[in-house]
Amino acid sequence: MVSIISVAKAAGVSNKTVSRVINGEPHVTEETRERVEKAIRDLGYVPNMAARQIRSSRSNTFGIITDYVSTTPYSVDIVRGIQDWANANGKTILIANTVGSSEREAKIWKMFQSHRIDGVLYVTMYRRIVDPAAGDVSIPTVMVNCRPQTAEDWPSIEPDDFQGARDLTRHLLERGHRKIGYIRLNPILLGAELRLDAFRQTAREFGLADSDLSIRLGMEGPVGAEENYVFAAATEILQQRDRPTAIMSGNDEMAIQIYIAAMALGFRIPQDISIVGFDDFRTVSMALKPQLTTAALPYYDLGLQGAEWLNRVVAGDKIRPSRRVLACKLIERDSVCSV
Amino acid sequence: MVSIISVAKAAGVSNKTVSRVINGEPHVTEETRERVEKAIRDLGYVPNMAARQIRSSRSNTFGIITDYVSTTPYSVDIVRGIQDWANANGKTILIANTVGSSEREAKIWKMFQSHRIDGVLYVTMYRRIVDPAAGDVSIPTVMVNCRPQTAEDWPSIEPDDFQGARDLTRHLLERGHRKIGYIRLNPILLGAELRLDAFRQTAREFGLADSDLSIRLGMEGPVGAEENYVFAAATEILQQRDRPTAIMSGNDEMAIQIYIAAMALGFRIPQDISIVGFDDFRTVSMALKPQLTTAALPYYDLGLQGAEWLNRVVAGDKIRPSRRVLACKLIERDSVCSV
DNA sequence: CAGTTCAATGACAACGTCGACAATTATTGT
DNA sequence: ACAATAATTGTCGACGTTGTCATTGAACTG
Repeated sequence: MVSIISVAKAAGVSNKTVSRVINGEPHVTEETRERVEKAIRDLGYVPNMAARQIRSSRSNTFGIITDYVSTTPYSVDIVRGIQDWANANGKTILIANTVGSSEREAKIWKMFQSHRIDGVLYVTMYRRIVDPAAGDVSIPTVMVNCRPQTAEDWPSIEPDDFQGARDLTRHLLERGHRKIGYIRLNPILLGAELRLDAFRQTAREFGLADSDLSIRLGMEGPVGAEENYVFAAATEILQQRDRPTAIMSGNDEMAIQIYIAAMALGFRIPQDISIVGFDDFRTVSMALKPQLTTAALPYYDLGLQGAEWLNRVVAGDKIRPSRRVLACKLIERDSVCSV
Repeated sequence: MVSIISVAKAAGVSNKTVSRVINGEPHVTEETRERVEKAIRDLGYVPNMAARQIRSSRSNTFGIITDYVSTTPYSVDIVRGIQDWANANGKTILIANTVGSSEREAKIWKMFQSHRIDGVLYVTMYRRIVDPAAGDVSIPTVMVNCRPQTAEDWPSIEPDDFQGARDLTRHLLERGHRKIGYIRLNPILLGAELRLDAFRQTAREFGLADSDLSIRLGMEGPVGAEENYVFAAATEILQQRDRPTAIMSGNDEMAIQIYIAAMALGFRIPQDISIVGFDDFRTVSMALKPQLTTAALPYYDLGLQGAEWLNRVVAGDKIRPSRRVLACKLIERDSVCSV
């Protein structure tokens, strides 16, 4: 393999001078620099990261540890955000999935250590309170889309489910809806409670009574093997005598079944029934007809800002661990109309 | 950082002996081995991959280079398959996305080289004929979900779109459907033509005339900004006097709109109209009601086998570049009935 | 013009690991 | 008991880089 030494020989300079050129250090004549650069090009030399790392004991690598994220369609955008940041800042990214196994997680931390990772982004697919097995290790860590048991442990960055659900609810209320159905997310997901709370609270603020709200459970059970009641729940809600004029869905995916339930009963969307989702999982929200009004989870920015934050922590910025929250933007499409 | 030397000191042996223990080499007394292992545990020593790599000039790392894969919900399973294989075989994975930019792609190859990657898995999101800018580099490469311009360049592994579409068509024909609609995938995708050809050919084999087939374009235009005609096409097909009893969808996502179009016209699925998808994109195929019968793209296995194959190439197995094809399994759910 | 400063370059060591080989000790055969 | 053999352990150098310090020579100061 062509090394810095071969380049030095070819350019007739010392290896240190080549090193200076590569790293853009000063104290190199323009003429020497050009000679070296030519040699680099001619030989196709590319610096060896491993050697660099060993010398500087900095790997310039971040690790992403996830439960299912990169294996799941939903939140790949988090990973994309991280990758984009890393790419723009000359960092390398190592990704590994625990698949929920803590044995596997321990192995991953070992692997990260053996690569002398500078920092870790701990990402979960479903927003949750987690307790990374990182205990025994002290690699700087930022939690993305989840939150540590005790707020002091690590910095965390999450979507603002509450605000998203509030905005969505307001959106409906401001358009005159006074009877609203709500089909709940699987309660084991942290976002589920937040979204429901926001819905309830906002409805109350607008003077709605509890009896104006038809709240039903849409799913429950362990992730990946949940019971699905969405279709039945939507059908039931829509058949009530004094039926709601709008239904909020726990997420976009569940909205598919609400659409189908509504249509099976002969309702037109949105004329007869308005529907809103959550997540802006575009494969669904844009494939539905009419396209779904929803709140966009800021996944990409979660990743981007998480990486940036981690970088600051790694660089030694003494930021005390804190929770940061990113807004969910309301995406107005065609599934809501005024009454 | 704790190195092999600190361990050696702690255990009262030479660093070479520690190295032997770490790598499970013979010629170490059981007693010494234990002493060393204790020291390793006490000090929390983890071998330094970078050092290992410069010593052995083998990085044990594979690179994944993709267009949009890891940024897109569809084919993350490919990545998961690769990761699982890598994990089981002690390899490290580096992922990078070109996002379609060839400038970016060039940078990625450089990055891979600087990490002294052993081999590259070239993965595309949409099956296509590609021509990696790898030309100037000679890193062993296996193409996954795509195919090189000239078959001799690199080995490739792809899903068998033709077989999948054939099986799906047969499934309908065997259930007595004699008038079938087909809503086409965006023609810029390689799979589009294969699937359509299989549909046409199989229908002909069963004695159907061209007039029994209602073939419509569902989407066209550049990926990410395509025109969507699915709903209109489905509506039109279903309003024909002698309408089809079944519709094949270019993929699962498009099937959403077919469902909605059918329901809007008052058809029940599958009693009045059978529908099949393609891909088995479970977020959609299982969320639909009734659940969608479809053909599963073997993404996970594509990744797994691609990685395994690459490993053999890297190890020096003189396999001449060839195309390998993996079957798409028919997934029978509830959206089809006999007529 | 002597003395000082500074830019350009190089020599060398060290990072952590492991392969080649040497040295030491234990075991075996006669 | 003594050489021959085998098992165990150690020494040293090299991988590719860059940090530290040294050297050279030219430009500047007064």
